[in-house]
Amino acid sequence: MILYIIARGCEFMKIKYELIKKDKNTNARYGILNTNHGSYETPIFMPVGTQATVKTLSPEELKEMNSAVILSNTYHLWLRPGEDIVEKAGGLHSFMHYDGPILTDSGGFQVFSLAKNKKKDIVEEGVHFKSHLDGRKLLLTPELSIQIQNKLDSDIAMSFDECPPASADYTYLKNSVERTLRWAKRGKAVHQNDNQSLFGIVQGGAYEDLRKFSAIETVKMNFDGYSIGGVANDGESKEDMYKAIDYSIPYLPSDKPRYLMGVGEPIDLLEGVERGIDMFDCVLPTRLARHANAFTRYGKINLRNQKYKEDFAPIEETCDCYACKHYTKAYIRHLMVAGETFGARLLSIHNIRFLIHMMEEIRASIRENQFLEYKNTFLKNYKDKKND
RNA sequence: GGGGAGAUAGCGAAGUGGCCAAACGCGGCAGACUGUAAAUCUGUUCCUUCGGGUUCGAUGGUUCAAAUCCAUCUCCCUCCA
Repeated sequence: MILYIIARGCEFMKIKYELIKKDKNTNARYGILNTNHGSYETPIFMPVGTQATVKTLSPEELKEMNSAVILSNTYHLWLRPGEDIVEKAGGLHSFMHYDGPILTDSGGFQVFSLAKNKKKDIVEEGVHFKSHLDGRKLLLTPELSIQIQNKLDSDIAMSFDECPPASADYTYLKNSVERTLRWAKRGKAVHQNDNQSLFGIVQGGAYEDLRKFSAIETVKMNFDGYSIGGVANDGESKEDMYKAIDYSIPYLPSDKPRYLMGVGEPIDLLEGVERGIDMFDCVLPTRLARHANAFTRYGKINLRNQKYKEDFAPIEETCDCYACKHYTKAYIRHLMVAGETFGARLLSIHNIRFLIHMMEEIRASIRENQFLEYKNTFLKNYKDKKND
């Protein structure tokens, strides 16, 4: 059963999280996230639309999948088309014709992946790096990131944090965490948009004391929500990801949403929810789609594989998505092999709907104190090499 | 009828005596992908019981050694009549 919450208009200026129910056996929690663009149940999965579009999909299609919040990106929109263009268009919602909530990432992840091998480019002021579009030298600072997000007018903005490499040692991480705290403070100081919420980001790798310190200090700044970052973007192990969550969650207030950044493998969604996460985002469903992979209850499948050549059944008989209602594996395989965009669209629809449907089931299970049963049943069916 | 050019792995195409089981591209097969520099990247692609075996239009020859040189044949393209 899906509980639909009617949007409450514009009475909210910032987002507001209501904790409705906490699971008896785990830290999993069910709540409502009230935004200026509607109210939504959590835990939630947020599809990624980096360049003001969830690749290959229209806003109407996202709605049909019961998608709520989507992500967009400060870095990309800053470089192209430029935040002033988006502002002139009336903000990101108007520009991209999406009337649901939008969260913008700060650009931290992009900038650090561009500056990855040059630590000297990360300075107190911000990060020096080269544009991936034309190579020109740029400087992104905590203030600039927030100012750009103000203009984009997303519902939720993210603080500009440092995404340290997975190989970073304790000393590096300690300095990095402290710098991220200073950056969070600087960004918050220039945040001007009363209709936009601002999240702080907890860092600290897989070190308990660093996560604790980062969480406590970030919470002191009183953000509208808290993210756990640095867990899934540089080859970090799952163990470290789970540790990072476990070490952070105890210090985050229960009346604010908790967002685990960049995580979207079904198994990780379950592990995250169990530990008390409310929000997830990930490029995986759309990227895997473009690479011909589909999520199923039994694990990922690669639709390019020859064995689907004459498979005239849908990806999943039980799936309610547009792709599964109307198309066969053989047809989608043909489209992917032929390089037709429609194949990537159908798989994106399926994969996003798969994760959103999974979150619907997770929410229902939490409400019924059945989360662990749900998780165990799911894992029993879902075969993943990385989980064996 | 006369002149010229050519035949290489599924396809296209390098290679013109040994380092060639044969570059490269395409196609095929598989893998990776977690706050999207990603409709991308990686591996593999004659057979094999992994020792080896059989290949470069066909046959015969030269040589220690031939996809590479010689002879004949077959097929294909092209120009002139």
